[in-house]
Amino acid sequence: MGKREDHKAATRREIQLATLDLLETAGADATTVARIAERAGISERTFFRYYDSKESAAVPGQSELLDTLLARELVPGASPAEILRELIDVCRAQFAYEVEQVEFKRISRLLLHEPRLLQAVFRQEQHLVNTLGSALEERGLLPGMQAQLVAELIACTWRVAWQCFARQESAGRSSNPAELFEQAVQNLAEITAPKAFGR
Amino acid sequence: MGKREDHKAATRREIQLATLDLLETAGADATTVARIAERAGISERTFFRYYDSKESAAVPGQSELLDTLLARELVPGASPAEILRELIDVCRAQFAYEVEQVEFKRISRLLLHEPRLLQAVFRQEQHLVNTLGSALEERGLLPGMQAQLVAELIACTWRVAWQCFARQESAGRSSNPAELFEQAVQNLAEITAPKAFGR
DNA sequence: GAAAATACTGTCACAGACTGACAGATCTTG
DNA sequence: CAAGATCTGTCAGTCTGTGACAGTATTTTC
Repeated sequence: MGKREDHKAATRREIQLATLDLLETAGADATTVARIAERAGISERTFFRYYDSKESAAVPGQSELLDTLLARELVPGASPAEILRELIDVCRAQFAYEVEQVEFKRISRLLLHEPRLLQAVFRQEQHLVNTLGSALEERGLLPGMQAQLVAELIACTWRVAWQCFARQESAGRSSNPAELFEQAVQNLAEITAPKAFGR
Repeated sequence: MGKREDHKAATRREIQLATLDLLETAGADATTVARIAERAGISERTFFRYYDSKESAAVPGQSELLDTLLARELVPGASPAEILRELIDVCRAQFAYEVEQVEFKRISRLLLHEPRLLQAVFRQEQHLVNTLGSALEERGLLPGMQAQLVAELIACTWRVAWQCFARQESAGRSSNPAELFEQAVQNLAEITAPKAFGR
């Protein structure tokens, strides 16, 4: 409902775009909150009412992924492996979707060269891991450590797939995202295969 | 070579201790660089010649672990699983060692309640993962994605073990660190077991 | 449709994090 | 001990991030 919501969403978007533009054209050092605000047509003070730092204005939230993961109904009796498998399936779909978004490649390119931005992504991931881990535990699906581990493995797989994708993109080779994600999952299963790894 | 090195090491240590003291007694908000510097008997400017932020003055570096991991000789023909296993063994030993250090519990307690400090730890871990991943790839031990994945799994296991340890400590129950780490490794192998997880 | 409650924004003021430049003190080396 | 390298403090400055307040726009209520 309403004019207010629309305006907020528009401002939020303006800020994000202004930030990306500046990062690309002027570089990370020259991208100050003052210049972002100016370009977005708002005051510096208002910027901080939308984002708590310029880094978080540049990187996308992972709230969609998190919501999708939390929405997945899981049967109480399932083994950790089964739960991980289900959740990985959710990620696979989401990854293929997000990778096609307009801003995705722009942001990826920036992230590869700006450690400070990467930090903001990790902050998002930390939140996702914590929330998901706690949810798995509180719903009685998994005991503490396993819940934590499953959540970490989700984030881990996502990160590896993303990083490979971003690197290949920046090297010119464009690759099939779904296939890449699948490969990450396969490797994960192989590397930790009990016959060679466990005891 | 002598006096200068000693003095630097001493100052570095003083800063770290001053930071921990302040964090514990005054809380994170009241812990400013100015107060740390004052307590350590140095100028504010000098603080930044030792640490690049107050967060990194509080959290320990992971350079020891990284060095140990990099020093491990690995046979070129080994499978990813074997390599992971070898490196995990290194971690197991290091974990049992570090957990006994004097500052470890103090820092752990702080980390559980101060997200900003936790961020500094992740920065360290990111560095470890990157360096280790690159090393594994450059030495021709593993192809890119697998190298990355192995490095991530190392960090992931470490993090989970540490977090469980810290939580149990803060809840009063003191637990055997080696056993806890072992349990994390076991769970990792189990959760990703191909029979239930792979296809 | 006006008035009251609510939400958004800009201006101002400020504390804290960090950095470059320079000068003086301290250590190392031949 | 003298020359050179290294460390430190002072100063001055930019940038981030936040609280307080007043004015404006929107929604709600009657």
